[in-house]
Amino acid sequence: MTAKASSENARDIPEATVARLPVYLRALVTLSDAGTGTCSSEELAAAAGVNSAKLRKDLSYLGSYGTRGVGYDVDYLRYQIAREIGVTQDWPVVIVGIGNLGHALANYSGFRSRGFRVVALLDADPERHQEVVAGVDVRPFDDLEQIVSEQGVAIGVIATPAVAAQDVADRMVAAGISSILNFAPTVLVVPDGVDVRKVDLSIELQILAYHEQRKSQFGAQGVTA
Amino acid sequence: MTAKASSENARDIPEATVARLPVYLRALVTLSDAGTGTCSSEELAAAAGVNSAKLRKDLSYLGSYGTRGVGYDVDYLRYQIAREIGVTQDWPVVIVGIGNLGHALANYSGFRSRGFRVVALLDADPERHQEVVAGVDVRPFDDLEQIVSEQGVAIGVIATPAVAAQDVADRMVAAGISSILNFAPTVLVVPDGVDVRKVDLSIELQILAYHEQRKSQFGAQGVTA
DNA sequence: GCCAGTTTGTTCTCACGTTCACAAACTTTT
DNA sequence: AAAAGTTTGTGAACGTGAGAACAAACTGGC
Ligand SMILES: NC(=O)c1ccc[n+]([C@@H]2O[C@H](COP(=O)([O-])OP(=O)(O)OC[C@H]3O[C@@H](n4cnc5c(N)ncnc54)[C@H](O)[C@@H]3O)[C@@H](O)[C@H]2O)c1
Ligand SMILES: NC(=O)c1ccc[n+]([C@@H]2O[C@H](COP(=O)([O-])OP(=O)(O)OC[C@H]3O[C@@H](n4cnc5c(N)ncnc54)[C@H](O)[C@@H]3O)[C@@H](O)[C@H]2O)c1
Repeated sequence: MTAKASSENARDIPEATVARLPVYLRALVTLSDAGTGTCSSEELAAAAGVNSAKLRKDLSYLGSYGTRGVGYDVDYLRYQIAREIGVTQDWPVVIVGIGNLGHALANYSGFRSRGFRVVALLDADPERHQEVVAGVDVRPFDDLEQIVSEQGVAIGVIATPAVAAQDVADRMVAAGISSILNFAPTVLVVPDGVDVRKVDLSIELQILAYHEQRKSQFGAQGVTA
Repeated sequence: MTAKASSENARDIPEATVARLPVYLRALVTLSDAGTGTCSSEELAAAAGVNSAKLRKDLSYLGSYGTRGVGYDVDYLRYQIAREIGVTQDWPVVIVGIGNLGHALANYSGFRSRGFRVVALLDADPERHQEVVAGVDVRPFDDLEQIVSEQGVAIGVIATPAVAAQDVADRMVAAGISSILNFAPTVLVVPDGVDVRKVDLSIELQILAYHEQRKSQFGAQGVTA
């Protein structure tokens, strides 16, 4: 959706593959926790919910980390994917807009275990500044620049109302943030070199509604294919 | 991601287009609220953050709703897209798992204005059953079947921990739900004819991290293309 | 050491999605 | 009424992605 392909990178991985690597990583963590030492592409593909040929092709972009006739070493592959994604160390993250959604995000423990550390919670509303969420103080939005430069933050999350989102994004970019995850239902305009990904619940539901509507047409025939 | 293409439908719209229609709809609502009566494909494309050729091709799958030399009537096109998506009437929705995230979702007002109505909040934990969130009672998970059949619910949202998600999905499907929005970080297995869409925050962040890592390599060159 | 069985890595083909470019269809000006 | 200017809808070219199929590379039994 974002991520302009740069010109001449050593191995550059297709965007569709990049989007699946985290799914494989999650599946490998589950397998590892279950004590599985080795798995075939078929098993891992089933755990990740994809076709095994697609999985093998995806992994081939990273290198040859499997053994023919045997499969993949779970922990070794897990490390290689984590390294490729860049989550062998934690990324500092700031969340802006500590309302309903911001609270849920701040309280989410899955962050930490997957390579991210929430270093700051920012909100424009002074009434929120007394609060501590999941052990982190809610601070004034104006502290953004200081926090970003002091902590070397590259990733920002926007959970403010839609009207504020573009302003927040502009300030983030000016402060040095170059990757943004946007929950506000609005299109963000950012300079080249800055990546934006959006999560829009309403859009997801509307896509489901579209297909649901089609199912109910044509009697009970539905989607059988 | 889901949505197997059925065999022989009158006009069936490419999946990539379906995913963008809600974005166009959102942009049209904004334009309409701002009092704009007519807009060109160029303007609408800018508001939606896409290429204008892509927009025109997407709209052409719905029919010929524009006028050459003039553009599109904002309210007319808005209605046509809403009708195509199926959000001219409200869809009843149940949310299962009223924890951190479930609370945020239940409190989200954007639902209502975009074609959805939260008719029930369900949780397995008896301690939650006294609670009222956004005017809706939190009820026992076992009420699922009754609510689904009484209210004709087709869409369910899963916001439980990952370990419970597959069980919840199975119960939903058995109860008659055929579209699921899953926030739990796990792969759901469902029968044909049931659509699943997933929202995974950690995956989104990991995709950003991958690109971020690449930017910091190669000195200050970065993604300039 | 050889043979049978297993599983990866990769090639090839087809389907899908994006973008360009332009004729067709409209409005406005002269 | 014709010419000039806009803007849509779409055909055609290009690029990316998915999946089948298979040779290459390994293991284990004999
Ligand atoms: N709640 C959900 O489940 C949900 C679902 C989908 C999308 N969203 C979107 O996520 C965003 C947040 O939703 P919410 O329900 O948490 O809203 P909210 O109103 O509860 O919280 C918004 C917070 O942002 C703060 N804020 C406002 N302007 C700001 C600014 N300029 N700088 C910093 N902080 C600012 C407010 O003080 C408030 O605390 C909205 O855009 C909403 O559309 C929410
Ligand atoms: N909080 C976030 O911002 C966030 C972000 C990304 C993903 N998620 C995912 O969303 C899910 C919910 O997260 P959360 O932070 O709200 O968790 P939570 O623990 O706060 O809430 C989970 C709720 O589900 C209920 N529940 C458990 N088992 C159930 C069952 N079988 N049937 C019905 N209800 C059941 C629990 O009683 C609890 O109320 C998790 O899978 C999490 O990984 C959350």
